[in-house]
Amino acid sequence: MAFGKGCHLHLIDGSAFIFRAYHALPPLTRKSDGLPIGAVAGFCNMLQKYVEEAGGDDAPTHAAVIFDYSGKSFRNDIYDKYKANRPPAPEDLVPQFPLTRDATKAFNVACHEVEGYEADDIIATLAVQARALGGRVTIISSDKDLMQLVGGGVEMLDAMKNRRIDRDGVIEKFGVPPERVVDVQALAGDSVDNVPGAPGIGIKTAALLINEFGDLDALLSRAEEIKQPKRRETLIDKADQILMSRELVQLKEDTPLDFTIDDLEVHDPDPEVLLPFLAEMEFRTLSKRIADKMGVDAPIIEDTPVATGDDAPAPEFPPIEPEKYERVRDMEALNRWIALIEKRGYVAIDTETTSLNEMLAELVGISLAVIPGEACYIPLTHKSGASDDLFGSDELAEGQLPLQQVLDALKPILASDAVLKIGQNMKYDAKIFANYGVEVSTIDDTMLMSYAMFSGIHNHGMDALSERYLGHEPIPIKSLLGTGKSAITFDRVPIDEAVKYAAEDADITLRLWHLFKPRLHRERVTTVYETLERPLVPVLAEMERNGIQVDRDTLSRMSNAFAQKMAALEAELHEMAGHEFNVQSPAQVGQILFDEMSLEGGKKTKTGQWSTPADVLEDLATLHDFPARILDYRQLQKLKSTYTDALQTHIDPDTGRVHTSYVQTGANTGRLASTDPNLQNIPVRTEEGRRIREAFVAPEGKTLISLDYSQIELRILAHVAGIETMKQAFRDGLDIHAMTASEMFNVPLDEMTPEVRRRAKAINFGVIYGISGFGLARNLRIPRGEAQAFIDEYFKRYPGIRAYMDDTVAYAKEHGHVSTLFGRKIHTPEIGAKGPQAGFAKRAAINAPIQGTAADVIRRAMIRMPDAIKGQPAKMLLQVHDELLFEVDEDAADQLIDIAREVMESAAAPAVHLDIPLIVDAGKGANWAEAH
DNA sequence: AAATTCACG
DNA sequence: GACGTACGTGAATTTC
Repeated sequence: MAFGKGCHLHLIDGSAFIFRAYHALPPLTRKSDGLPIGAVAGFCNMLQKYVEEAGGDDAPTHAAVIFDYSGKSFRNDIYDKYKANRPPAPEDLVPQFPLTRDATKAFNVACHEVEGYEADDIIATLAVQARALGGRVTIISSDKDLMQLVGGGVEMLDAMKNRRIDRDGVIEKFGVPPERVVDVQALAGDSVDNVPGAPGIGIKTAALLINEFGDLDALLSRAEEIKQPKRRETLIDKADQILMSRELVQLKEDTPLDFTIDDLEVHDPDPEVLLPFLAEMEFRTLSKRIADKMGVDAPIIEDTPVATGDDAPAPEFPPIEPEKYERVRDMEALNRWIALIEKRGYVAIDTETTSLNEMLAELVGISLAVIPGEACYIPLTHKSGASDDLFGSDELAEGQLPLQQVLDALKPILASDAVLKIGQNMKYDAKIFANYGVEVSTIDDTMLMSYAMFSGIHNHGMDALSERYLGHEPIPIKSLLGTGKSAITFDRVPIDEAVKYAAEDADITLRLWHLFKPRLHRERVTTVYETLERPLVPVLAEMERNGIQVDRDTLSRMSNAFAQKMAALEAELHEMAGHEFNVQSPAQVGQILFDEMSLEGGKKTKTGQWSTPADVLEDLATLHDFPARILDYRQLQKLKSTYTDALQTHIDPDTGRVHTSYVQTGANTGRLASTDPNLQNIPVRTEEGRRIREAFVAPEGKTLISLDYSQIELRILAHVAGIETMKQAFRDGLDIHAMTASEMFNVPLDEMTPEVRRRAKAINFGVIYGISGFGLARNLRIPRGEAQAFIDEYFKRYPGIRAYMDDTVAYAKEHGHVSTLFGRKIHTPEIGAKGPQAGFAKRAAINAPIQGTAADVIRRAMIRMPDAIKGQPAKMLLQVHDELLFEVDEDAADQLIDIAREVMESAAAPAVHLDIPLIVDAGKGANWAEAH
């Protein structure tokens, strides 16, 4: 088919794909010979995903992957330093460049490069040709240099963010339409590509000038008219340099091509070509997935034994075939399964229920798997009648074993230490069984294995793990339950459908376990999994089931009081504005502040709205009452909606208590997350907010105990960075912030002022986060230079800190991860990124070992706690990162404090010896406000 | 569903 | 003088 009207050309920026793939994946090597293939693997995955998703209405009729020609381009003739400061490609990436070309051809996608030109020039030439022929073009890239091509049927697609960039998108980025982009780039230059541009002029200023004068030529010829003397001089003096820069950024639209657009027509991949290539690369998962999609047999990839010998071969699994799973209808079948499980000693298990909230959930069915490909589902309480019948019958469907009979039969297995129960998020299933009085002992959890091995690389949900490691997309739960208001509960799902879905989950979990279990050792995280993850599951399950008593009346009274104050404030604010408006809308508040009242200092968000966060309003509050009242209103609104109102809805009707849910894989660093509701962010910093904690109470005769680690992160920093003065201060029990202030500002401790101490405290905290002059300046509201001077002084006083930071970043770059003192690995795939992400990645890498070590410490304390307080009339209720909250009989409170404090303070030992003491502060009271 | 804001350590 | 910044979370609300 000749390219023309109605055709759609996709142009993929090959280099972008390669680099993205290289940085996204760990440095994989081909097993048989050690050839680095991580980038090729990622490239193939992205290409496969692209081929899959490119279908539908918007499917391309023509497509090509365009590569840069390695070596110099015509731009080096214009300017010899063009791209001269680019570092060479990483050593292990170089051999992968030709392989990515091979991969593209193997997928039967056109693949082109032209000597002496860059990929962008070829893309530009093809885009212009395609546009002239009346077709549409999508450029798959996020490179801003390509934005000059947008418009007239040409769009860009940022595949990472899945965002289309059209003419408006370009204007948002450059402040000018696509046809003026080169003018702006010529002025602004590009430090990455070494395009000089006009010194002192960035994109913002450039756009301003171009918009004022129309285009670059007009600007240069009328440069005399520019008011700012510096700018005027630059533009006059550097005119030649600017024109040359334009030549550098202007893409060639007449690149000589030895092919035509018609040659780029889309073809399906040929399995005879693609699969052998994937086999040669030894991509097991991918070739399997693609073979499945194509309906052919996956190639057999021989396992090559590796010299080290600890690299167990990946197990071979039969295909996943949901229609083959068994439905258990009678005791004979169930007993057969039980016998098989006892013989094997392990079983993958999954429960289906009526709710994600374990406290309310009722058991609907249980699935089991012992051998990959063989799984069963035991339906228990499915209702009869069609699932689409709104008034579906409440009678039980036929052919189900009685719930209690099944539980009784499974109980010995579930409670037996001799049978390992394997689950994905077993805490959920264990809590469900606990609701029926059935204890689940000895578990393994594939979600936690993934977390221990891959934290920071990807998420750990079953669907994602299945796709990634088994190349299989599980049946979506939504396909059974639907979404939104019309969603049904699992007991209304027809049993035949439920069998496929539920048994598949158990089968997948079992397969993941077979893959992950041996790999834990290879990834050197067996100890992390065994000591910090697995034993925490029953502890968290118990805490969640304990819940904490919350007094509804207290919350309700507070809500009413807040509502009254808010109504009064709202009227006052409308009065001040001179008209009614939605006080809760940042957009409208911003408009009033910065447009109507013309206050200074406003910034826009990336969507072009005025930004009105609290720190901005706080600055404005010194000038005007309006922002001050907005702040008041917002605080009340937050307290009411998120806390006093919402918490009431979370009080369990049966227990009268609030049961949060902890997500063990919630934070990459090892911290927990708390959801539904989040009880880790109950207000405490303001007096008004802190009163909400008065609603968290101990029942009659009991008292709440709060124990929290004092300065744990700073102590860990002092330890890992080896700051002797700081460590000594902690040993001596000094005020650490005052001590820092004294060292830095040469003020004796007895002359310390609160202000000086406050600054030192901000720096101490800042260091933990990977401090910057900008961040500290904003926090302390001091000039940036002053903040930078403080930081410089700090580093001078504590050179170990700078060394720690540099070493940590270097380690992350070399290994792709950082570690806590207890061996937890936090992967840092973005550490090699360019641009602003680089800063984020570095700070995250600096912070992760500190935050993560503190998280590991409290986990160890929590894991030991149940044994330590056994026999005490006490329950552990909540964890808030460095705090544990208990409920205990009043007369046993002091004893509990002694026991729990000892466990917490000694939690690092014996695995790690810290050079500083861990100190725990304790409090008790009738409610959380008093105890804290 | 994304963006904005704000609660906590 | 251009760029973008403290680290880690979850939830409610508005806006698209």
